[in-house]
Amino acid sequence: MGIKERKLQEKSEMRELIQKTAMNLFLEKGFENITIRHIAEKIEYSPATIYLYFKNKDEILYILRREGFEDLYRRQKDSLKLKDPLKRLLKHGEAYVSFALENPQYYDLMFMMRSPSTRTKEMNDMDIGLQSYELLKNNIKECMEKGLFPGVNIDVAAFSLWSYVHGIASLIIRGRGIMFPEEGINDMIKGALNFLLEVIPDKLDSKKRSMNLSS
Amino acid sequence: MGIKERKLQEKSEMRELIQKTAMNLFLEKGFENITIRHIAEKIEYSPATIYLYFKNKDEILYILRREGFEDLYRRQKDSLKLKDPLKRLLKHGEAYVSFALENPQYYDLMFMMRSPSTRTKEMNDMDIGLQSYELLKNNIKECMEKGLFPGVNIDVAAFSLWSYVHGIASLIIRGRGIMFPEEGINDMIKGALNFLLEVIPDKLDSKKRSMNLSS
DNA sequence: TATAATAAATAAACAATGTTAAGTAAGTGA
DNA sequence: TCACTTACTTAACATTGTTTATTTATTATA
Repeated sequence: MGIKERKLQEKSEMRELIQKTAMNLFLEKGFENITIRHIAEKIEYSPATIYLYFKNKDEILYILRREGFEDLYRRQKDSLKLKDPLKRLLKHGEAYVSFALENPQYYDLMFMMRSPSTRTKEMNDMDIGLQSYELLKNNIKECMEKGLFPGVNIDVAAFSLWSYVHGIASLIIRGRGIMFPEEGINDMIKGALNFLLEVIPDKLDSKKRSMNLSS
Repeated sequence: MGIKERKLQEKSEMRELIQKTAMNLFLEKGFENITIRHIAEKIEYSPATIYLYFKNKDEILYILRREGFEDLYRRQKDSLKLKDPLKRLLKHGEAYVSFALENPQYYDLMFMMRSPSTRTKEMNDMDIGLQSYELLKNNIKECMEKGLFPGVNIDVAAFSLWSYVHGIASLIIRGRGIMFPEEGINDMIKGALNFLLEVIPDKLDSKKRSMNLSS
């Protein structure tokens, strides 16, 4: 039965088309300005058609969010290449922030937007976000094994560091970076990431201060 | 002409009634679930009446946001009572986070929500948010005068610390605190605020580690 | 006090939104 | 050819923010 398969293929192609079109429109005009009718118009189908492929608007958001989580995870895995745990941790943070700033709409969707009502979907989100979190925890653990963050609970450390990079990213995405006229945004970010580093006690070697943060 | 004044009084009373009712509904059901018609129904006027007192829905949000900024500033000024600059800075952060967590809807409105289209209003926001930011900068400056944060640009330091507390607050408000089963949220927050402290090099006295963070 | 002018409130409509139910057209299997 | 399933659309629904025209109440003037 090759027909059944072709039908399935077409079905998933259509889903992808809708998804991709939706994201392009979102990136272009921002989420709240895009309606089901806009998407429908763009792909030249009727609005109702979209509901044959997605339960509702939230499901489209959910799919895109998942995509974002996957992309973020991919980037963060790059940090694993570095052997020095502190450098790796820094790279991890850099990857996080640069993902956020290069894909502000995705980041918004993933971490800033109030999630829509549905609860079952939420849970899945958590699961996929969790692998990024585990990566972070592993990085931290290795730092601890080298004597960094003495006496700190690992979950506290993870949450703290996550808070830090999330704070940087989300403030800038919401335009709060304007508060600083003197410095460019990029310098501010580099400075902020370095700030924590500057402030970390000299438990390891002391090359830190000269470490370069360019992504 | 006592009548003119009474009219004005009535007008502003009505504005306040709408404002207060709106906020109560928001606190109760969340922003996105409250409509102009809901507010109108609650105060037993027609929806159109609200437009005699507010330009549009965004203006109501704007007023509430301003209220929030004022409240936050008030709380943060409390930190000025402390003489030790590091303790004061910590208190400042505590005030910020506890404001956020005790008034998550306000905090959302002020720092997390994507701002509505209007631009002129935005600017005013900035002005009022700016005084909180200046307070932070002053605290940091005094810390620096005592040798803390050596070699760090003051704006970078301010942005970094702000990012940190904002990250903590906004992650928790968006329910990302669930990631940690072992610890209670409150312990996590205290831990996070302490984290930075633990990590700050011993440039000042060394009472830090035993410092209590209870608000 | 009667009437004109002003202010306050409303009813009714508008266009846009997400979503659904009923209907149509096309493709698939016998 | 004829039933049946699939893909799609049309048209409607209720709800949203907002505006226009109209009515009701209040104040000022004669």
